[in-house]
Amino acid sequence: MAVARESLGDREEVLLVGAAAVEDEQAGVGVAFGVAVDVFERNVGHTRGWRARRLNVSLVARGASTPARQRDCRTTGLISAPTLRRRMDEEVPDQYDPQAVEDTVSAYWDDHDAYERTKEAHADDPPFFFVDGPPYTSGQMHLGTAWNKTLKDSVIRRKRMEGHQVTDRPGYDMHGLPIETKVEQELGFDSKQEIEEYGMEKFIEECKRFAVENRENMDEDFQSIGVWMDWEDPYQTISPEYMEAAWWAFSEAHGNGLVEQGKRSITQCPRCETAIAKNEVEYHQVEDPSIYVQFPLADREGSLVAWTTTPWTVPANTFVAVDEAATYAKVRARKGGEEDVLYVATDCVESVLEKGRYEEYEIEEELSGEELIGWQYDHPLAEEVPDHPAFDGAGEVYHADYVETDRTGLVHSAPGHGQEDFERGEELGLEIFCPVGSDGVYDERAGEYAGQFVRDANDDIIDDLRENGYLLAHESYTHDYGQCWRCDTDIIFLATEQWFITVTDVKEDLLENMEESEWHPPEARDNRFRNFIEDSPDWNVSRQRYWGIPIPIWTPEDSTAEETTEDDWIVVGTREELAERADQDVDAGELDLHRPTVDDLTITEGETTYTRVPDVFDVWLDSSVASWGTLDYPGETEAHDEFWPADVIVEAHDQTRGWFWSQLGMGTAAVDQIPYDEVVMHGFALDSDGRKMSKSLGNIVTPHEAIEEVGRDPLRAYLLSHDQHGADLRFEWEGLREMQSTLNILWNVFRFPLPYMELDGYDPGEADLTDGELSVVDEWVLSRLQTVKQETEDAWDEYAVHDALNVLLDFVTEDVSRFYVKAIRERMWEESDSASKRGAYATLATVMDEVVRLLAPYTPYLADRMYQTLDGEADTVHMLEAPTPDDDLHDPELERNMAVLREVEEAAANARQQGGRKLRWPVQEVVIEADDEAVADAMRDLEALFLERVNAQSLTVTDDYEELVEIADPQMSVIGPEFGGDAQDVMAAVRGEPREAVEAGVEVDGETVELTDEMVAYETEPPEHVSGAEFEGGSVYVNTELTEEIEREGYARDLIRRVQETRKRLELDVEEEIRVAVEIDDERVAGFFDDRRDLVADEVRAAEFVDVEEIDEEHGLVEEWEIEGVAVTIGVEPVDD
RNA sequence: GGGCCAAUAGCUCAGUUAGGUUGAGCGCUCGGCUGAUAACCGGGAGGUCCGCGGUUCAAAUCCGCGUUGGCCCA
Repeated sequence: MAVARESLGDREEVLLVGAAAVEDEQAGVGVAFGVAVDVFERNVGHTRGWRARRLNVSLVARGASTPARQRDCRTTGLISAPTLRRRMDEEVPDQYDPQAVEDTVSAYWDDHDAYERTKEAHADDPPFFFVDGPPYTSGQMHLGTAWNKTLKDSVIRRKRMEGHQVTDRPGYDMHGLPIETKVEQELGFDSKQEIEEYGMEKFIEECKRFAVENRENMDEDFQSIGVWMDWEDPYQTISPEYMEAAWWAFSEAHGNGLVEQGKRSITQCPRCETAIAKNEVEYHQVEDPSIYVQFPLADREGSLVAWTTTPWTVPANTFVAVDEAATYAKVRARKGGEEDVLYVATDCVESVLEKGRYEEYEIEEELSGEELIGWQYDHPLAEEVPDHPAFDGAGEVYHADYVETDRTGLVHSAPGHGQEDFERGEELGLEIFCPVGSDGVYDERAGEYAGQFVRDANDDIIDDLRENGYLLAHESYTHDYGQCWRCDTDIIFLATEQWFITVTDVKEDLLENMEESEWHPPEARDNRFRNFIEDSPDWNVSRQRYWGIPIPIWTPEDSTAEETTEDDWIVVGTREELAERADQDVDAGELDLHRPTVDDLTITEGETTYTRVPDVFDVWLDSSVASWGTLDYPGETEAHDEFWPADVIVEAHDQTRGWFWSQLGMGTAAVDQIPYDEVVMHGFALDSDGRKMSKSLGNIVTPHEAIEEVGRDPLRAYLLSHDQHGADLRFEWEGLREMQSTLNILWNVFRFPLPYMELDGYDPGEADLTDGELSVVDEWVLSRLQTVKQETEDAWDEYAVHDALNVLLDFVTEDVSRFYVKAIRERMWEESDSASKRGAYATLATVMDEVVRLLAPYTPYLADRMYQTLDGEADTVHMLEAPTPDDDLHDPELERNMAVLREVEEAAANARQQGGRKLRWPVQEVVIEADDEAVADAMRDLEALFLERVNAQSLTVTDDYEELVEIADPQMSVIGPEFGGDAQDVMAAVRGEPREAVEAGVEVDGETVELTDEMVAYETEPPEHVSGAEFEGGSVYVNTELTEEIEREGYARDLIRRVQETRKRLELDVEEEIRVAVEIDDERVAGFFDDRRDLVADEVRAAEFVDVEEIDEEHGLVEEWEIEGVAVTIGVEPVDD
């Protein structure tokens, strides 16, 4: 035997190298060589000093492959057994250290291609089509996106384990105005003009660079929380294949007659010079003018009064709206010697006249709104705006639903601007007049105001109205007004030429298709989603911008929108089609579909040359085609035919009106189908007060911070333990730490049996429940395991991911750690091989194996770490199948009985505490008074286990505990009047006496007093030395009276405990022998100890007992203790060899 | 301003589908255990079930009106 010693800084390793001859039962005699490595590791600065750990035994005893022979090897004292697979080549530390686990496992996954192996393992399974909702590439992962991707990852992992080939292509949304504005900021641009000057192509290149850089950062972010998706090949909305998917869908929608060009009032950002989506509008308080404008009546005296906060829309005034059902007043009013006749709603008369500072007024007449309809008026800016709407039907009063009788009851309506005005104007067949360009500047038709930015023209318009005598009042008004979310410019409403998918034409189909999807939670579909579909307007898909998918419409050159119809457009569906039809020489495979490349392509058919509409798609259209875009359809058809539609999509509730909607809209328009079968709709991550995380509130918690604090697995488990069906998550640091400590309990359960298994050469990966003896707790925990599997399976079926996790964690902490492990500890300590120990090993190994597999989708690092130590047969736990319930091991009755036992045990502990008897001291008897047979049966069945757990010598189960004593409680309200001056004495004589004594008659002043039933109430109490406690289903009574036998046992146990404590303080090895000195300051107790010396010696590995003086305090320790009030001195020192 | 959702112990959440004495975990506190030990177990305290009104023998639960917060839309 050779010994090598090597110093490694603050670590010192001692290598014991030896060889042992081992008999090979099957192949005759062989020789096994082995290496046992013990590492003595000095933890610098650690109070415990030197500490022995056993490391890396996997090299040991190669050739000694059966447990029996491994045991032989061990007994030679040279080498230990190679039982535990140590693929990760790491010891199992005392404390769960998430960072260490995650680093080890990450490296392991890389080295072993764990992800690829996992996918290969399920390559032939039935398909499961998951579609990733693409995050926008404008920033980094925040807590909400981390939650989203973690949930998706857990679903993907679980579906694989359930036996599916799961698509896992992540996606990114990479086009759109947000990126354009970021790039504009980088380049210091302020308008579209500057972009044109800089060059569209270069600008688009910059946008692409920006998007790709962000994507790469986000790739890393998502991988850093253990998301196993195909990061080598994400779908990107900027790829030609993906853009083609959008073209294809749009052309299908066109084929279905659902594409339309038309004027619509849209929300326009005058700076970005494009329409922006409603959900891109943010609202902030602004101060606007508030003016009351008079519209002079053409055929009668007086004027209509209307209120507006947008004077700049007055040039485009086309009609005035009233509520036909409301009542209006004709008011004659005077101020400064002048007289006006005004029409306003009756309800508004007072306030309007006050605003106009009229001195006096009278109501001359009341009319219904209906009577006003058809009245003509003159435009109040007729001179300033010569081209004002004066066509047939303009300058007239109409009814409109949007009128409310709050300001004046009449509404200035400009269909060229306001959305409601526009819709009503269309209905009325009025021409749409909008003298404003996309940059918010008036054009020639605005007359005097031409060339001014609309909001800047407000003052001039107000002045002109005043001069014309049509300004009744002018104030200011603070209200919420929309701004562009990227550049904060106030939006304006304009009627412009846009392209639409007319989803309103297929509303019924949308609703029907919606019904085909199953939502978690279901209410989200039936309330919020349905409402939105019912109210949704046509989808404006055009944007007058650069960084987007070009709209694939070619229209006849030099013709205006009014001159063409649907039949005159060419809508191109694929790159190939474009290559075929384009006038230019184009290679479909090489073609980048972005602007400006496609802008230059023309199509000539017959005599007509067609040019492309310069717009790009609304970025919401991009992601709406993700379900086939992710499969590269229509370029590739095979995957689409196999997978489509999506089995499930997973997003937060903001996507109800986002991606959940856009996919339904596009799916219905293009193929009349909803692109997904199931939806998991989760919530938002809020701060601990339930407020949204935002820069301005300074309450942002990043996933990175959380990982620094507790690690990735605890963060993931924390996020997934909360309701995943629509509810928001309040982020709490405390809760996060709690999750870490819960996982630490699991870690403790995991590592607890390892040293014993290792000593015994037991391989948990080969656990066999039929080898060894199963006790009732083994059977119970195995049955609980079946229940847990069933419950988690049911939860997963509903995507109740959180329920499955919580059921599992409860099982681990409540059942396995707090009950099962406690119950089997002593079996683990047995030194020799036994059927009972093997049964416990097999049970715990089975439980851990399945727990680890159930947990794998949630905490992938931790699960693989444990798997590799416990089994390690497969490359990774994630390629394995999810465990399923086994009816043979399921025993619901045993579970019920054990639940009773645990209730009773808890009550017994309570009773013990009341009786002042700690668990270490046995009790003579426990009596259970059961309310029903089920409880009694359960306790009789589990008697042995119960006695062991409550440390009792006997158990009695009864339905009536006769030893209870009834104690008298004198009723003074009755005794007082009856006995007068003697009442106090009677009370004293009665109080606390048992019923028999009272009923026999009590003695007061030498006389026997008879008491009636009314005078005394009785309470039952346990007899002396017995304390009771109740549980659901009965009461438990514990007799804590001492006997000599119990005292012997109790003192011995207390001594043992303290010696063990001392051993621990000395940091002695578990197997190290000691000398023990005990001095007891009480003869009787010393006698008890003498009777139990052998027991104590055995339990603490004492080689001999010595006097306290003989303990060498250099190596040993002498301390004073107190046991049940008796002073005891205990000394311990290791036996030197 | 409108639609949808939420509010229960100091904190995180069950319980609301079908009205019948509000529960758990964490934290606090007192105790126990001690070859899982920087772990673990038990007892206890702790509640205006957001507020007001209604239906009902009975409401955390059903209805109405509010308050606060979230998402979406104006």
